[in-house]
Amino acid sequence: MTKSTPFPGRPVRGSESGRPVMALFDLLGRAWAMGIVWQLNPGPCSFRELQARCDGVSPSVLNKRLRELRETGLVVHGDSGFALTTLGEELFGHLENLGAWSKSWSAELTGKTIPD
Amino acid sequence: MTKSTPFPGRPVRGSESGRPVMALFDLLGRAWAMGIVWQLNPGPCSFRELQARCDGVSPSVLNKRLRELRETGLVVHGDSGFALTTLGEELFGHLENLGAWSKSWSAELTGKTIPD
DNA sequence: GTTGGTGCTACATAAAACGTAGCGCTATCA
DNA sequence: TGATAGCGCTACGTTTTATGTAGCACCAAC
Repeated sequence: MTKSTPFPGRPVRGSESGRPVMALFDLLGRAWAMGIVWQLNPGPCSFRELQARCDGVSPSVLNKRLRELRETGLVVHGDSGFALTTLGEELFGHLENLGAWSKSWSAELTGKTIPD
Repeated sequence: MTKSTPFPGRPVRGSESGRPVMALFDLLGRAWAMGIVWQLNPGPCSFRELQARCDGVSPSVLNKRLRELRETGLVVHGDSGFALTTLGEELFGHLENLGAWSKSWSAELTGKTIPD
């Protein structure tokens, strides 16, 4: 386990409590973390394909995020490439809700509908 | 509007699309963003009180996040201090779901129940 | 043995976060 | 009038994180 990977039961970014929700917020509150889960949902893919799905995110960041997501049981690296685990798919469900809500948020903010 | 504030319709961290969900992920994918919304839910409070609720987060980061959250319609600064808007409360609802899920995630990962 | 694909790693630069100190403002009360 | 306390920040030096580009080591196919 990498030292800096947020993990329930461990102190995380500023919060010593180790509360699961704080570990999750720290894990997801990093560049590209939610985006990677989002882009993995259509199906498993290779490192480079995932990089492309994520608008060319740099390999160093992608690699770091993937390691964290694997260490926290959300992503696996199997035969068909990187894929969401069952837990990862559960998380995606919540992100999907956020994605749906973001449309009304956007509409309320800008007064117009912005396409996906 | 601050230049670096993620906003639907604008290019954000790596994604030129401007899709609302990407703006939201960029907004929330920053240190303490979700934690601040979380800690504001119990009720409005002052800057310093919020800083305390957030385990002593540094004022520079807190100020930056609050500006972003205000610019994106999630937080207001009113008579009773900083507070969630209606939109902010909607967002909190989703974070609450994430918070609930984080317990099963944590249990699955560690094999034990970690208290809030 | 060269080509193409895999998952990365190295390195220099830029941006973000951290932690501490303290400023300018207002209200309160002596 | 001056002192105190609380407010929302801002400045600044240090550390951490992210960005962007190059390319390595490995493997399989041809």
